[in-house]
Amino acid sequence: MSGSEIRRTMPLFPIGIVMQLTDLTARQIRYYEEHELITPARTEGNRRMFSLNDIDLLLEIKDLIDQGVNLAGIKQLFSAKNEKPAAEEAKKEDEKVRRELSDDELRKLLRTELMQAGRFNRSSLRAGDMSRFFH
Amino acid sequence: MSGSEIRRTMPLFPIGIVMQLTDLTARQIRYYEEHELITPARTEGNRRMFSLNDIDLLLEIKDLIDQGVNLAGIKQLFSAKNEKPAAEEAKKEDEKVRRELSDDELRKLLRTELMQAGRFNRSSLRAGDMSRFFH
DNA sequence: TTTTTATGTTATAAAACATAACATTGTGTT
DNA sequence: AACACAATGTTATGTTTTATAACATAAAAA
Repeated sequence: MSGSEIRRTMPLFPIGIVMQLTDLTARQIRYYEEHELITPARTEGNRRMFSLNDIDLLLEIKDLIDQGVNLAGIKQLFSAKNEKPAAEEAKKEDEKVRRELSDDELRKLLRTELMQAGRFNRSSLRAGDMSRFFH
Repeated sequence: MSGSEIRRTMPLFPIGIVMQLTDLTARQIRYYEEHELITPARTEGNRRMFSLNDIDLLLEIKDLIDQGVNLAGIKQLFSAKNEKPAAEEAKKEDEKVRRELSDDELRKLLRTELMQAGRFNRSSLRAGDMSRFFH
Protein backbone atom coordinates (compact mmCIF):
# COMPACT_ATOMS: atom_id res chain seq x y z
CA MET A 1 0.00 0.00 0.00
CA SER A 2 3.04 2.18 0.06
CA GLY A 3 5.02 0.48 -2.63
CA SER A 4 2.79 1.71 -5.40
CA GLU A 5 3.92 5.24 -4.71
CA ILE A 6 7.35 4.51 -5.99
CA ARG A 7 7.53 4.47 -9.69
CA ARG A 8 4.57 6.72 -9.99
CA THR A 9 6.88 9.44 -8.83
CA MET A 10 9.50 8.90 -11.49
CA PRO A 11 9.81 12.01 -13.64
CA LEU A 12 9.53 10.67 -17.17
CA PHE A 13 7.38 12.92 -19.32
CA PRO A 14 8.10 16.36 -20.80
CA ILE A 15 5.37 18.95 -20.81
CA GLY A 16 4.55 18.42 -24.46
CA ILE A 17 3.52 14.85 -23.85
CA VAL A 18 1.61 15.79 -20.74
CA MET A 19 -0.32 18.36 -22.73
CA GLN A 20 -1.46 15.69 -25.13
CA LEU A 21 -2.25 13.15 -22.45
CA THR A 22 -4.25 15.55 -20.35
CA ASP A 23 -5.57 17.89 -23.01
CA LEU A 24 -4.37 20.86 -20.97
CA THR A 25 -2.37 23.79 -22.28
CA ALA A 26 1.14 24.50 -21.08
CA ARG A 27 -0.19 27.70 -19.58
CA GLN A 28 -2.70 25.80 -17.50
CA ILE A 29 -0.18 23.25 -16.31
CA ARG A 30 2.29 25.92 -15.28
CA TYR A 31 -0.43 27.88 -13.61
CA TYR A 32 -1.44 24.89 -11.52
CA GLU A 33 2.15 24.42 -10.55
CA GLU A 34 2.41 28.09 -9.66
CA HIS A 35 -0.47 27.51 -7.27
CA GLU A 36 1.17 24.42 -5.88
CA LEU A 37 -1.37 21.87 -7.04
CA ILE A 38 1.48 19.95 -8.64
CA THR A 39 5.23 20.08 -8.22
CA PRO A 40 6.87 18.43 -11.21
CA ALA A 41 10.56 17.63 -11.10
CA ARG A 42 13.10 19.61 -13.07
CA THR A 43 15.96 18.51 -15.24
CA GLU A 44 19.35 20.06 -14.78
CA GLY A 45 18.37 22.42 -17.54
CA ASN A 46 15.27 23.49 -15.61
CA ARG A 47 12.76 21.74 -17.78
CA ARG A 48 9.72 20.27 -16.10
CA MET A 49 9.50 16.49 -16.03
CA PHE A 50 6.24 14.87 -14.98
CA SER A 51 5.54 11.60 -13.27
CA LEU A 52 2.46 9.41 -13.53
CA ASN A 53 1.38 10.89 -10.24
CA ASP A 54 1.61 14.36 -11.69
CA ILE A 55 -0.47 13.31 -14.67
CA ASP A 56 -3.10 11.79 -12.43
CA LEU A 57 -3.25 14.97 -10.44
CA LEU A 58 -3.64 17.04 -13.57
CA LEU A 59 -6.47 14.84 -14.75
CA GLU A 60 -8.15 15.18 -11.40
CA ILE A 61 -7.72 18.91 -11.53
CA LYS A 62 -9.27 18.98 -14.95
CA ASP A 63 -12.24 16.95 -13.83
CA LEU A 64 -12.81 19.15 -10.84
CA ILE A 65 -12.54 22.31 -12.89
CA ASP A 66 -15.04 20.88 -15.34
CA GLN A 67 -17.31 20.41 -12.37
CA GLY A 68 -16.98 24.04 -11.43
CA VAL A 69 -14.52 23.76 -8.58
CA ASN A 70 -11.98 26.58 -8.46
CA LEU A 71 -8.31 26.21 -7.66
CA ALA A 72 -8.74 27.12 -4.03
CA GLY A 73 -11.29 24.36 -3.68
CA ILE A 74 -9.09 21.86 -5.43
CA LYS A 75 -6.25 22.79 -3.16
CA GLN A 76 -8.43 22.07 -0.16
CA LEU A 77 -9.55 18.77 -1.59
CA PHE A 78 -6.00 17.72 -2.23
CA SER A 79 -4.73 18.66 1.19
CA ALA A 80 -7.67 16.85 2.70
CA LYS A 81 -6.66 13.76 0.79
CA ASN A 82 -3.17 13.87 2.19
CA GLU A 83 -4.58 14.09 5.68
CA LYS A 84 -4.55 10.32 5.56
CA PRO A 85 -0.94 9.26 5.83
CA ALA A 86 -1.61 5.53 6.34
CA ALA A 87 1.97 4.79 5.36
CA GLU A 88 4.04 5.11 8.47
CA GLU A 89 5.38 1.67 9.06
CA ALA A 90 6.90 0.69 5.77
CA LYS A 91 8.90 3.85 5.53
CA LYS A 92 11.80 2.98 7.75
CA GLU A 93 12.10 -0.53 6.48
CA ASP A 94 12.36 0.73 2.95
CA GLU A 95 14.95 3.19 4.08
CA LYS A 96 17.13 0.37 5.27
CA VAL A 97 16.99 -1.54 2.02
CA ARG A 98 17.50 1.46 -0.19
CA ARG A 99 21.22 1.90 0.23
CA GLU A 100 21.93 -1.67 -0.73
CA LEU A 101 20.66 -1.35 -4.28
CA SER A 102 23.35 -0.86 -6.85
CA ASP A 103 22.80 1.16 -9.98
CA ASP A 104 22.73 -2.00 -11.99
CA GLU A 105 20.13 -3.63 -9.81
CA LEU A 106 18.12 -0.49 -9.95
CA ARG A 107 18.13 -0.54 -13.69
CA LYS A 108 17.18 -4.16 -13.85
CA LEU A 109 14.25 -3.52 -11.57
CA LEU A 110 13.31 -0.55 -13.62
CA ARG A 111 13.41 -2.64 -16.74
CA THR A 112 11.17 -5.31 -15.33
CA GLU A 113 8.73 -2.76 -14.13
CA LEU A 114 8.67 -0.82 -17.33
CA MET A 115 7.94 -3.99 -19.22
CA GLN A 116 5.20 -4.75 -16.77
CA ALA A 117 3.84 -1.28 -17.11
CA GLY A 118 2.97 -2.11 -20.66
CA ARG A 119 1.05 -5.24 -19.86
CA PHE A 120 -2.37 -3.81 -19.39
CA ASN A 121 -5.55 -5.78 -19.09
CA ARG A 122 -7.07 -5.96 -22.54
CA SER A 123 -7.21 -4.48 -25.97
CA SER A 124 -9.15 -1.31 -25.54
CA LEU A 125 -6.82 0.80 -27.61
CA ARG A 126 -4.96 0.09 -30.77
CA ALA A 127 -1.70 1.38 -32.07
CA GLY A 128 -3.33 3.23 -34.90
CA ASP A 129 -5.38 5.28 -32.54
CA MET A 130 -2.31 6.88 -31.15
CA SER A 131 -2.01 8.88 -34.30
CA ARG A 132 -4.30 11.26 -32.53
CA PHE A 133 -1.42 12.10 -30.28
CA PHE A 134 1.38 11.98 -32.80
CA HIS A 135 1.17 13.10 -36.39
CA MET B 1 -2.62 -11.82 -26.11
CA SER B 2 -2.78 -9.06 -28.64
CA GLY B 3 -4.09 -6.31 -26.47
CA SER B 4 -0.87 -5.87 -24.61
CA GLU B 5 0.76 -4.60 -27.75
CA ILE B 6 -1.29 -1.48 -27.69
CA ARG B 7 -0.10 0.98 -25.18
CA ARG B 8 3.35 -0.37 -25.32
CA THR B 9 3.54 1.30 -28.69
CA MET B 10 2.57 4.74 -27.48
CA PRO B 11 5.39 7.19 -28.12
CA LEU B 12 5.89 8.88 -24.77
CA PHE B 13 9.57 9.31 -23.97
CA PRO B 14 12.15 11.68 -25.41
CA ILE B 15 15.62 10.44 -26.06
CA GLY B 16 17.05 12.03 -22.94
CA ILE B 17 14.86 9.92 -20.71
CA VAL B 18 15.55 6.81 -22.74
CA MET B 19 19.26 7.40 -22.32
CA GLN B 20 18.87 7.36 -18.58
CA LEU B 21 16.54 4.39 -18.51
CA THR B 22 18.71 2.27 -20.76
CA ASP B 23 22.14 3.64 -19.95
CA LEU B 24 22.85 4.02 -23.64
CA THR B 25 24.24 7.12 -25.33
CA ALA B 26 22.25 9.10 -27.86
CA ARG B 27 24.81 8.07 -30.45
CA GLN B 28 24.16 4.40 -29.78
CA ILE B 29 20.42 4.77 -29.86
CA ARG B 30 20.51 6.63 -33.15
CA TYR B 31 22.94 4.15 -34.57
CA TYR B 32 20.63 1.28 -33.72
CA GLU B 33 17.80 3.11 -35.39
CA GLU B 34 19.98 3.75 -38.42
CA HIS B 35 20.39 0.00 -38.64
CA GLU B 36 16.68 -0.55 -38.21
CA LEU B 37 16.78 -2.35 -34.91
CA ILE B 38 14.28 0.19 -33.60
CA THR B 39 11.99 2.66 -35.32
CA PRO B 40 10.90 5.27 -32.80
CA ALA B 41 8.10 7.65 -33.68
CA ARG B 42 8.71 11.29 -34.49
CA THR B 43 7.03 14.44 -33.35
CA GLU B 44 5.92 17.03 -35.85
CA GLY B 45 9.23 18.72 -35.19
CA ASN B 46 11.13 15.54 -36.05
CA ARG B 47 12.16 14.64 -32.54
CA ARG B 48 12.29 10.95 -31.65
CA MET B 49 9.68 9.71 -29.20
CA PHE B 50 10.07 6.25 -27.75
CA SER B 51 7.51 3.74 -26.57
CA LEU B 52 7.86 1.11 -23.87
CA ASN B 53 8.37 -1.38 -26.67
CA ASP B 54 11.25 0.66 -27.99
CA ILE B 55 12.82 0.78 -24.56
CA ASP B 56 12.48 -2.96 -24.17
CA LEU B 57 14.15 -3.47 -27.49
CA LEU B 58 16.99 -1.20 -26.54
CA LEU B 59 17.52 -3.09 -23.33
CA GLU B 60 17.56 -6.36 -25.22
CA ILE B 61 20.03 -4.94 -27.67
CA LYS B 62 22.24 -3.84 -24.82
CA ASP B 63 22.14 -7.28 -23.24
CA LEU B 64 23.00 -8.98 -26.49
CA ILE B 65 25.84 -6.61 -27.19
CA ASP B 66 27.20 -7.24 -23.73
CA GLN B 67 27.14 -10.90 -24.65
CA GLY B 68 29.23 -10.25 -27.73
CA VAL B 69 26.52 -10.35 -30.36
CA ASN B 70 27.00 -7.81 -33.14
CA LEU B 71 24.27 -5.77 -34.76
CA ALA B 72 23.88 -8.14 -37.67
CA GLY B 73 23.28 -10.98 -35.24
CA ILE B 74 20.79 -8.96 -33.26
CA LYS B 75 18.96 -8.10 -36.42
CA GLN B 76 18.66 -11.78 -37.24
CA LEU B 77 17.45 -12.59 -33.76
CA PHE B 78 14.81 -9.91 -33.92
CA SER B 79 13.52 -10.90 -37.32
CA ALA B 80 13.42 -14.50 -36.15
CA LYS B 81 11.28 -13.41 -33.26
CA ASN B 82 8.77 -11.75 -35.51
CA GLU B 83 8.49 -14.90 -37.57
CA LYS B 84 5.78 -15.89 -35.15
CA PRO B 85 2.76 -13.75 -35.92
CA ALA B 86 0.34 -15.58 -33.58
CA ALA B 87 -1.99 -12.60 -33.68
CA GLU B 88 -4.15 -13.02 -36.72
CA GLU B 89 -7.61 -13.44 -35.36
CA ALA B 90 -8.01 -10.51 -33.03
CA LYS B 91 -6.91 -8.03 -35.63
CA LYS B 92 -10.11 -7.62 -37.56
CA GLU B 93 -12.30 -7.56 -34.52
CA ASP B 94 -10.23 -4.80 -33.03
CA GLU B 95 -10.47 -2.97 -36.31
CA LYS B 96 -14.22 -2.94 -36.03
CA VAL B 97 -14.27 -1.52 -32.55
CA ARG B 98 -11.65 1.10 -33.19
CA ARG B 99 -13.74 3.59 -35.11
CA GLU B 100 -16.34 3.74 -32.40
CA LEU B 101 -14.07 5.25 -29.80
CA SER B 102 -14.39 8.96 -29.41
CA ASP B 103 -11.51 11.16 -28.43
CA ASP B 104 -12.98 11.60 -25.00
CA GLU B 105 -13.38 7.90 -24.44
CA LEU B 106 -9.87 7.40 -25.64
CA ARG B 107 -8.54 9.83 -23.14
CA LYS B 108 -10.53 8.30 -20.34
CA LEU B 109 -9.15 4.90 -21.19
CA LEU B 110 -5.73 6.35 -21.38
CA ARG B 111 -6.16 7.89 -18.00
CA THR B 112 -7.25 4.66 -16.41
CA GLU B 113 -4.40 2.83 -17.95
CA LEU B 114 -1.83 5.37 -17.00
CA MET B 115 -3.01 5.21 -13.45
CA GLN B 116 -2.83 1.49 -13.61
CA ALA B 117 0.61 1.62 -15.12
CA GLY B 118 1.80 3.09 -11.88
CA ARG B 119 0.39 0.40 -9.68
CA PHE B 120 3.24 -2.02 -9.69
CA ASN B 121 3.61 -5.02 -7.46
CA ARG B 122 5.65 -3.98 -4.49
CA SER B 123 8.14 -1.55 -3.12
CA SER B 124 11.38 -2.43 -4.79
CA LEU B 125 12.27 1.14 -5.60
CA ARG B 126 11.83 4.28 -3.67
CA ALA B 127 11.27 7.83 -4.75
CA GLY B 128 14.55 8.98 -3.38
CA ASP B 129 16.45 6.59 -5.54
CA MET B 130 15.23 8.35 -8.61
CA SER B 131 17.60 11.15 -7.87
CA ARG B 132 20.06 9.03 -9.76
CA PHE B 133 18.11 9.85 -12.87
CA PHE B 134 17.26 13.45 -12.09
CA HIS B 135 19.50 15.90 -10.32
C1' DT C 1 -18.70 48.23 -11.44
C1' DT C 2 -14.46 46.89 -10.02
C1' DT C 3 -11.42 42.89 -8.61
C1' DT C 4 -9.94 38.57 -8.94
C1' DT C 5 -9.40 34.18 -11.30
C1' DA C 6 -8.11 31.47 -14.98
C1' DT C 7 -6.31 31.39 -19.33
C1' DG C 8 -4.57 33.28 -23.87
C1' DT C 9 -0.86 35.53 -26.37
C1' DT C 10 3.60 37.29 -27.39
C1' DA C 11 8.56 38.14 -26.82
C1' DT C 12 12.98 36.46 -25.62
C1' DA C 13 16.41 33.17 -23.95
C1' DA C 14 18.10 28.64 -23.13
C1' DA C 15 17.87 23.55 -23.17
C1' DA C 16 17.36 19.47 -25.73
C1' DC C 17 17.59 17.29 -29.83
C1' DA C 18 18.55 16.70 -35.00
C1' DT C 19 21.93 15.66 -38.70
C1' DA C 20 26.42 15.25 -40.51
C1' DA C 21 31.22 14.83 -40.66
C1' DC C 22 35.36 13.31 -38.82
C1' DA C 23 38.05 10.78 -35.09
C1' DT C 24 39.03 6.70 -32.42
C1' DT C 25 39.10 2.03 -30.88
C1' DG C 26 38.75 -2.70 -31.24
C1' DT C 27 38.35 -7.08 -34.19
C1' DG C 28 38.94 -9.84 -37.74
C1' DT C 29 41.32 -10.58 -42.46
C1' DT C 30 44.69 -10.79 -45.86
C1' DA D 1 51.97 -5.99 -39.81
C1' DA D 2 48.67 -3.63 -42.46
C1' DC D 3 44.09 -3.08 -43.60
C1' DA D 4 39.09 -2.84 -43.49
C1' DC D 5 35.07 -2.56 -41.08
C1' DA D 6 31.99 -2.16 -37.05
C1' DA D 7 30.70 0.49 -33.16
C1' DT D 8 31.03 4.49 -30.71
C1' DG D 9 32.99 9.13 -29.41
C1' DT D 10 33.32 14.00 -30.48
C1' DT D 11 32.36 18.35 -32.50
C1' DA D 12 29.91 21.76 -35.27
C1' DT D 13 25.69 23.78 -36.65
C1' DG D 14 20.74 24.35 -37.06
C1' DT D 15 15.88 23.58 -35.30
C1' DT D 16 12.44 22.36 -31.90
C1' DT D 17 10.78 22.59 -27.49
C1' DT D 18 10.42 24.60 -23.20
C1' DA D 19 11.29 28.43 -19.75
C1' DT D 20 10.03 32.92 -17.79
C1' DA D 21 7.75 37.19 -17.88
C1' DA D 22 4.69 40.64 -19.19
C1' DC D 23 0.50 42.10 -20.92
C1' DA D 24 -4.40 40.99 -22.62
C1' DT D 25 -9.02 39.16 -21.85
C1' DA D 26 -13.23 36.78 -20.48
C1' DA D 27 -15.91 35.16 -16.81
C1' DA D 28 -17.00 34.99 -11.95
C1' DA D 29 -16.98 37.16 -7.44
C1' DA D 30 -17.19 40.91 -4.55
